[in-house]
Amino acid sequence: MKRNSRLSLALHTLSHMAHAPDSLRKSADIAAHAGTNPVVVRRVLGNLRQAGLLVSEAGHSGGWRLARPPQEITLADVYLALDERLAAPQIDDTAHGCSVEHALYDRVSKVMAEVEQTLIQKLSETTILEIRDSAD
Amino acid sequence: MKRNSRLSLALHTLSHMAHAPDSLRKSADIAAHAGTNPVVVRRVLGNLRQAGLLVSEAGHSGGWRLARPPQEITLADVYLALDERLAAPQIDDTAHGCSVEHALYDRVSKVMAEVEQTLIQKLSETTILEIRDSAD
DNA sequence: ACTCCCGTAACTAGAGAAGTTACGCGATTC
DNA sequence: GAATCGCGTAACTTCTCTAGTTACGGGAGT
Repeated sequence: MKRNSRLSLALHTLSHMAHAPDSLRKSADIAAHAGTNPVVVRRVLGNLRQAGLLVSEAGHSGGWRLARPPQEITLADVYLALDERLAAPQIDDTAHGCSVEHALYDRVSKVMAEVEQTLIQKLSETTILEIRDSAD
Repeated sequence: MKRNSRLSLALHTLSHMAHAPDSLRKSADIAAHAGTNPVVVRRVLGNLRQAGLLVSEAGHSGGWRLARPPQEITLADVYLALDERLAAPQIDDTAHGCSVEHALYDRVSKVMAEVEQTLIQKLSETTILEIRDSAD
């Protein structure tokens, strides 16, 4: 039970899918490999589906599949799909009109926004295909 | 009860101290201003003391004071003093010898380390004196 | 001596995330 | 067309982390 395991799970799963982009995978199998629960997998992969990275098929012999070629999916796509902003603005609700608080918030928010952009930029330089290849 | 309020508290308090670097402040007063508890204040400021940013004096009429001039204390100093690495390596203990897991970890760790350095660099460009001045 | 404030330990409380159970829906399979 | 199987989701539980709280010892002024 660890924080940010959602991103780990998502990246891990997609990187594996890059091996055989056309095969369907069941949430139960993915969960077993990742050491977690099928419902957790469906929750996380559901976000990736909304972002257009994955498609899921219902019914007998359903499952998950990449929505586009693995060389067109970057780590940044996955990060953004999960909507976990690393550089949250750290807003303080106890800002009782304190001018120092506002000055700090302005400055730190600006720095965080820049850092967030740096992170996304760096993550966008690697595709899940490259992760797959470097693992072989 | 919010995550990372420690950094907010630390920055807020030090920025206020930049107004009058020589006056002693009691943890109870600081806590009242920040809307928290004296013990919490002592815990957080204790980290800053260990990092050499603050000194505390015990006994009657004791309290807290900046250890050096406010123009020599940057936001990065405060961030580092609290030892809250924003870009934690996201290690996954369920790495059961999966090569994809390792490849991912290597790549993401590298990116995170670079982002962490970017953050520290940007934070080091602002001193608490500048925060104080921009608040006036 | 008395008082005040820091330093710390120990405990409580609450939020947040993952894990779990349960069930409906749709599609495939027979 | 009935059974099966997998996704989609809701509701609940469990675990962990952090802040908040209480309590008390020790040192430094008054």
